[in-house]
Amino acid sequence: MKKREVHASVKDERLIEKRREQMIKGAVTLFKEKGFHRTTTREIARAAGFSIGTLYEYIRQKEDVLYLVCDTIYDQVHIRLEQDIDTKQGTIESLKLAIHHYFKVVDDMQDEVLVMYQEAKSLSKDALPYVLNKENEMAAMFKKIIDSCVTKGELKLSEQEAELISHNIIVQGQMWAFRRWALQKLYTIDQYIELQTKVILQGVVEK
Amino acid sequence: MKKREVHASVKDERLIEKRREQMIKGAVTLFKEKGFHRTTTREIARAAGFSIGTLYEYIRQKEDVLYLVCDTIYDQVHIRLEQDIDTKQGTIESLKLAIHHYFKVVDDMQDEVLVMYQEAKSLSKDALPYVLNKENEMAAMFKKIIDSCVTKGELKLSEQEAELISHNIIVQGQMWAFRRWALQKLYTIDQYIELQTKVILQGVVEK
Amino acid sequence: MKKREVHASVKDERLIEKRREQMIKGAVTLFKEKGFHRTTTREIARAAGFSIGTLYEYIRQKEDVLYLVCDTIYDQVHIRLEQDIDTKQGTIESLKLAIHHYFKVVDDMQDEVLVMYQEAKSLSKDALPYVLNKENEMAAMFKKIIDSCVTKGELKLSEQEAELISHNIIVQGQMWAFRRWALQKLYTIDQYIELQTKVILQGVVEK
Amino acid sequence: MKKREVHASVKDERLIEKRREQMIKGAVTLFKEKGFHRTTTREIARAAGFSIGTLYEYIRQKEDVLYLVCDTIYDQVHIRLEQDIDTKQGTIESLKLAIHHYFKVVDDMQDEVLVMYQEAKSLSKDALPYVLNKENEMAAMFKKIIDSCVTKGELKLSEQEAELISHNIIVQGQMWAFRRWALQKLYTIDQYIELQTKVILQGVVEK
DNA sequence: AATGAATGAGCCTTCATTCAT
DNA sequence: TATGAATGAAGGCTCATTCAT
Repeated sequence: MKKREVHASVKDERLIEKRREQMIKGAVTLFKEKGFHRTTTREIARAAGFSIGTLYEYIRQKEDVLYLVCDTIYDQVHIRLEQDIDTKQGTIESLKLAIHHYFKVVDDMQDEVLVMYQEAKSLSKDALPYVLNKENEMAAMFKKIIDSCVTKGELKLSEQEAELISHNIIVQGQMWAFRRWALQKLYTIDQYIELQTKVILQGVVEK
Repeated sequence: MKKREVHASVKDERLIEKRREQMIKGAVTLFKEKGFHRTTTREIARAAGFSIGTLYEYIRQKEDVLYLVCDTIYDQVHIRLEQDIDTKQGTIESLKLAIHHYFKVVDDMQDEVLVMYQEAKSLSKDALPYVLNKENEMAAMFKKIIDSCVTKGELKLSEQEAELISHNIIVQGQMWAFRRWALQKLYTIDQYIELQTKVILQGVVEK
Repeated sequence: MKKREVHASVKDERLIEKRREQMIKGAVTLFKEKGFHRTTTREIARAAGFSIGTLYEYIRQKEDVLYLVCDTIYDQVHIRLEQDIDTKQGTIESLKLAIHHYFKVVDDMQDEVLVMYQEAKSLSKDALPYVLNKENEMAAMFKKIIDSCVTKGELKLSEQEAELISHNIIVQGQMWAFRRWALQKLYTIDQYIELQTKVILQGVVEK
Repeated sequence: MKKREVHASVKDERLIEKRREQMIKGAVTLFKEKGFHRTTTREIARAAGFSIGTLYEYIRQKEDVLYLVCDTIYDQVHIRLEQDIDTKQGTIESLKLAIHHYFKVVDDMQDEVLVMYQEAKSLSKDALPYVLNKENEMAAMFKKIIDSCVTKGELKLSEQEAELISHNIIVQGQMWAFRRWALQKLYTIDQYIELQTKVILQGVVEK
């Protein structure tokens, strides 16, 4: 799926990147605090360190900020996972590692994950599919790892089960952020990872 | 936790109940369609079948509608579960049945669950804890069932694991609603229930 | 000037009088506290001890309440002055006594005077002249007393001066209410009466 | 007493001054015609020559307009008096002149004085003391003049009498505006000044 | 006569967006 | 490129008034 372009009046690509970075950073903080709808464009501009006029040189509408935020967060998660995860190895150990890495990324980017989680639905009918696609890609990544394990005979799972477990892993990661009010009272991130990993793999691992 | 009272100017309790029902029904449809923030109070009134003035005879602020919606949805889920679920039996079968019932309720009330899921965060600092508490209660319900199973020796789980699995069950039910765009293409609700049940219980059941 | 009629749906004249009395009493308190515009009809009804529906059985519009309040206050002041004041005696002593009585009435009815003073301007173009006329009548009363004194040779004043002093007396009475924040810190009502009387009469009294 | 700041979103101080001037001018006309409460913010904006959005760039709430109006009127009266009045000379002539100037200012600014007189009470508990203080300052000005005369032996008055007469002068000036419906039929401003001056000073001037 | 639920015009205020400088 | 003053549509909410019971 092609990246949605967000229109900018300014030509200098370097500048665009820089300004958008400022913008997104400020926006994440604000969205986390008050949500997308309760945040004003002026606040975003101020948090980004420039004027409302300048903000609109780099976006067309307020919603573009939300899109950029969501897009960036996914990209960051993706990048961090791609660096560390080997989808083709096909060992239980590599799956465990992947889960571990993913959960750690969620923990590191809690605010961002939460924002994306809670605000993505405010995206227009136009931008939403693009973001949902990213979600799918992430599940697909775990699906690939699991498939490798199944192929290698390390796991015994039907196609449908494999698919389901991929989604479960993604959601159980996000859970750490969006149910923090309950979970983070009960476990440290490491305990959470250990327990979830155990629960996920118990019974499906070929002895 | 005591129920938060939403102020009404009208005195007739019967009427209040009736009007609020209309209100909530209309609001759920609208919130699902456009979210809480994009829905106007006028739209809520119209959808409920009365004027804006009348709406405000039954609430104090727009947020009250959201609170009533969330509160009602939880109550409905609760009521339906309480009817069908036996928390003290302590058999694997009763746990399976509980999961089955809960997932079915989520399936029946998809729109409501989705709305609550996506909009609850817009509740004020005042009302949010009350709603989160309801979430906790639901997890606690499954925790109780699992504990019964552990006591009876049907399941082999540490305290922490039992807690985690309760949360997983709750979230995996909600997933059916909030990841419908992915899951409902892959499975029917019955398949989903069967697979999740298998995945949840695999390995933890004492043979 | 003929009394403006305020329409009532109810026929029983006794009841009308009783209900309006309740209404006015409540309204004065409220108007004093928050002014006419910030007071709602519901509040007036509640303060009067009946429902909003009943209120509208005895008036046609909110403004009628204000009119009734103003009208009543003037009537009360008038009645109290008429009892005690002799306009034809023509002695300095009787003028002093009249001033004394008037100022005492203002002191007794401070809240009412204040309300009338501050809110009368909110009367419609229709009702205002009627109230202004009452003001004029009060000034005319003092004018008559002063004229008697002039005729008897007790005071030495031109027509224009007599007229002016009448108005001054009226306003200096009202001052006690509407500048209470300053005057009532400086004087007791008796001191105020004594001083104003002295200041008013000094130099105009024929030795 | 420090000047209450009215918040403006616009930064250019010059512009603020200009816009507020427009705003106040329009508001005075409207308030005089229909009172503060019956005037809408849209009307104020239109009368000022800009949009409702712009109006709110220069104030925070409707009440701010009223405050600015009152504040400005007092300032204008003050400025005009300070130019022309000498509080330390201590002659009867200087007192007469001061009265003359003050009454003339009231005559010139009738609409403004009336508005302030009738609407000031609608100010919030927060702003009211500030305005009352201005009233006090004006009375204090006349008090100073009178004290100078007493010191020089031109007037024979007790402290309390001096205080009272100051207040009388202030109110008798305002009377010209708020009892215009009666007084301006009877006298020209010059007659009014002459007569009031005579009445005020008669008997208190040391022969 | 009394009640109070229903109505909707209209108010104050916010805020995304534009555009002249 | 950057700024920020100007705009006005639109939203939340109030409250005088009506009318069926």
